[in-house]
Amino acid sequence: MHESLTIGQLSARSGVAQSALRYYERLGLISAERTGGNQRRYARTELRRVAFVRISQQVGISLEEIRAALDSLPSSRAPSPDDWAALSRTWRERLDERIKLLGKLRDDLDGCIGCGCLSLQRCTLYNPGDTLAGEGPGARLVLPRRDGPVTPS
Amino acid sequence: MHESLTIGQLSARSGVAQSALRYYERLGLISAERTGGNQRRYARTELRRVAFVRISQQVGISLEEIRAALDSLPSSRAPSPDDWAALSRTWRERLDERIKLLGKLRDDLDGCIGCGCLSLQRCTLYNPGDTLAGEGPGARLVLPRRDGPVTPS
DNA sequence: CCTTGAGTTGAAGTGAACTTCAGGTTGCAC
DNA sequence: GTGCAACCTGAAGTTCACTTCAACTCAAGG
Repeated sequence: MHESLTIGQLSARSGVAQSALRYYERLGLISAERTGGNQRRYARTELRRVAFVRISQQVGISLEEIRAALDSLPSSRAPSPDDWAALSRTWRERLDERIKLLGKLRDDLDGCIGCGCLSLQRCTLYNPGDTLAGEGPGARLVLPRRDGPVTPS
Repeated sequence: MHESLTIGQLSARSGVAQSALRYYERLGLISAERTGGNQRRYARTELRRVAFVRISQQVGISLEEIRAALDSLPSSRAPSPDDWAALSRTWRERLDERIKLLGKLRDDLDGCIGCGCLSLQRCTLYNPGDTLAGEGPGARLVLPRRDGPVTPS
């Protein structure tokens, strides 16, 4: 019980639904050993991976990008705190960019509230050019969906 | 040519694809008169509505919520700048909240980079409780998708 | 009149991130 | 050894915000 976690335990501890965990596994974000009876047993280090995934999602990173980032972790040795720190640092920039963008939006919105214009031409508000374009459809919200540690059924 | 806009013109001026404009109409976000030959003719005021929609999306509001907001505009008289300003102000709070949340995420991320922990238990980072929970699946990214004034075909 | 570009429709497809479901298997406590 | 919660799988469904498609009509210039 100290060695590894069942999917139910990992779900409870991480607050991520079991179905999501299986989904993450299919995408190669996390992995698990199997028991003789084919049930998943997660190493405790997977908790950290799940945490990283959820945090990254809040930064606005897609699962595919997260997978790529996680792939850059050393696979030979167990990732050290420094490895995680380095990985997290790469999101820092994205987060800053996003915050700056929203700040600009707020300022512009204030300006527009002042004049009530909402003019597409004059406002810097509506300027599709300089956004860090989230490619294609399906880029996701910064906020996590609320699903909690549901153990359905 | 000064009275009303065709869908092509509205698309060009707003930077929103024609298909999206028709979609918005189905959702009740915008509306149009029709010519004898059943073609849409948009009043110039629709430009402002489209602007409001896109700006609101950047704030992270769903189309359904935007529709509800637009429905609160006076339908008898033409919406005044003040009406638009009031409407925009309601998003201000959301935007602030979102910015604050991301700021917190950044600070926490810095803290975690420091210690490399990414601990679900200790970090304030991973705290599903206090988010302004984007209900259900499908809440969307703050960033607009880049589609530009495409006039396909 | 004819062509051509712009417009129309409803239905179906897309992509991300999941969830749900049906039907079956495991693990553990009693 | 039996009962039952917890687990397994693949396939299909869901939501949002669109886009794409096919098949058609309209408007305007030559």
